Amino acid sequence: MSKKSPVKYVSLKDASGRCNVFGVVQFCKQPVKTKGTDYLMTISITDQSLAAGDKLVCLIFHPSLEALPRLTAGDVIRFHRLKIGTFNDKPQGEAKCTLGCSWLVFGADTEQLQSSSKNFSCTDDDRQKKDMTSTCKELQQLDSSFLADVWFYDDHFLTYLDMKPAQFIKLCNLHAAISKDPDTGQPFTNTTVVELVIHRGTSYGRGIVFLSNDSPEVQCLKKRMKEISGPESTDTCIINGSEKIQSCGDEGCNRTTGEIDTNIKQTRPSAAATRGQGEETSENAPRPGCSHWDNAVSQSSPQYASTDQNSKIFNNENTLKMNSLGIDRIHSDRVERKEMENTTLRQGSKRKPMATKSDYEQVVASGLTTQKDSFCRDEQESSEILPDVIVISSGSTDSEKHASLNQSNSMEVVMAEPSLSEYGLLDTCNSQSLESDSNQSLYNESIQSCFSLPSPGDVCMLQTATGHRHINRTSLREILDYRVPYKFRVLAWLVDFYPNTTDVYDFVQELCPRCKILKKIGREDSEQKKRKKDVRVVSSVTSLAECLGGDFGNWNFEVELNDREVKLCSQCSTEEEPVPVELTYVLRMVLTDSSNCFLPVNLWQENATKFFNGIKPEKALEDDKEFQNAICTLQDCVLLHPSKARTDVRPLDCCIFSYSTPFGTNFQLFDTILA
DNA sequence: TTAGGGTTCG
Repeated sequence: MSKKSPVKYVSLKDASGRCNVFGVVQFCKQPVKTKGTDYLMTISITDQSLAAGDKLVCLIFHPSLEALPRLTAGDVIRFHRLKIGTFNDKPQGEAKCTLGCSWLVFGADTEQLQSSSKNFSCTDDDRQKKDMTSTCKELQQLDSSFLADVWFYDDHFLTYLDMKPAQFIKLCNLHAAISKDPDTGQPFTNTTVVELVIHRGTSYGRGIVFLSNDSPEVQCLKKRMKEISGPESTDTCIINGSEKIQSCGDEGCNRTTGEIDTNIKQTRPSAAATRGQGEETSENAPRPGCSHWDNAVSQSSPQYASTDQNSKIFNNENTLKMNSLGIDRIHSDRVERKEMENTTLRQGSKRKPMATKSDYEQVVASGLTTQKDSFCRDEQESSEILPDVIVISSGSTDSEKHASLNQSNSMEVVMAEPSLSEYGLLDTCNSQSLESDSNQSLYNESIQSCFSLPSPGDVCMLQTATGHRHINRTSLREILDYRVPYKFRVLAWLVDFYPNTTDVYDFVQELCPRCKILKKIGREDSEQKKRKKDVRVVSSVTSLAECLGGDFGNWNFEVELNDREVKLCSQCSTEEEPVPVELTYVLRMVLTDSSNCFLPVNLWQENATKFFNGIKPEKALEDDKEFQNAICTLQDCVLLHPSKARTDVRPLDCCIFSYSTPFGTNFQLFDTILA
């Protein structure tokens, strides 16, 4: 009797005609009764030969429902004599016992095999199974080495609010896609970011399901996690693949709430993206699921996500409150990267002296138009705060900076960390009520809550940074320590803003784009201009000189340009080149976050217009209805208002860039919209 | 024969 030749298997990539294959079950649909004689089960399988996400769809037919395999994702299935056809120009497997096809299932969680026939061989298949399951495991390990953010939209956000730390959930129809640059529509070139999204609605079974700890799915998941993590899994958890933190034992954890571990090791680039490399153990640090996890991760030093070409990272933010993983900052390509000469800001907040109460009041009150002279200090005072900062846009040339200096168009920026009591006096408009006993407890509560991590409900932001969702957030404290210039994304609360009025004329000023002179405009001036009839009509800026002929005596001459009044800068305009001034919003905000820092940020020109939902200052002056709505929204975001419960105030998801000036570092908001 | 992992895109 001749020995049976071994069964030859082909990879799924090479599967064609009738062949024998192994595959890891990726998806399986419940069997359905066809209009014909059979039941149909649709599955997709994959193996190492296929790229991530690729699969072979297989249809398993059988007249008996019970005779179909019971599959779950992760099982390994072996097909003999699988017929490979095509459907929609894609290969498709067809398994019909009537055509001689047979299948054998190796369950991921059971040693018991399922087979379409009573007589089946398994000797060689065992090795194949081993290979397959190890491949499957490898894939699982790859995925498990990251903590990933998940974005919940619309109705799913309400479900998200009910989530509790350490709760097991099932995300149905989670959409994974490579994030694309909203400007170009193309994937980011420096860093490939996968975003995980539960889109709105419930089509395709989309949703979040809460699982009980003793449910079979959770038991299975725990078992898999244990397998993947190895024998250490009982007392360690993997953070970003580079850190292992000793468990606090969850239920048996003896750490007290609020106890903060600051020893979590900071890992510089590449390590964060290198799985299983350079593990660091932090004694006593909690693990996810423990009530102390949030505090611990919020206070830990950041890791830096790899920005190597083609490296793959998952975005980590506050969505699941595990934002310890990485800071991936946007490098400013508009501003030359250089170290700041004046290192006051970068010396770290601990080395900076506290600001005084009056300092801080003036930070808020000074505004962008504060003249240098009006806020000068003697030498002793100056040594305790940062020097004056002149407002220069990042695109300014040296000569422009010089011109700006000569115009004394300076402003005051104080980078400070006031104590709580000092902080309490920030709200100058409500100083009386702040001092009252009835409001004190609420006020103190607000103070305390602003130094803790946001609760899930709080991370729903009314304001959102646009187009930079893939950028991990940075704390304000870290911003102060980082080199200049740089861009950051932050989650912060609005402490106050200036001007603290609702009058659009307080927000809009004339700005010369050349010398950066800002000039307030009065309501009366504006109305007078409207009535002014003695204007000349020209068609473009370049034709202004021509229009004006030899009359250069008054460069503040106002002309009408495309039905709009134009005013020329008297300092910068020349015969050859008139420089019209432009209208801009000018405002300043003071932000704070859980890192216990306060950061004044400025806003003007296009960034300010964008912030106000694209309402141009010209339009706001004409009809300020929309602008008033925006200001109301802004007022609603002010953190420290005694009349507000903490939950009323939403943080701002905003983008900030830093830049050097001759006197220090300044910050501006960009790509942030007041929603 | 039957029916057929594809869609959401903030």
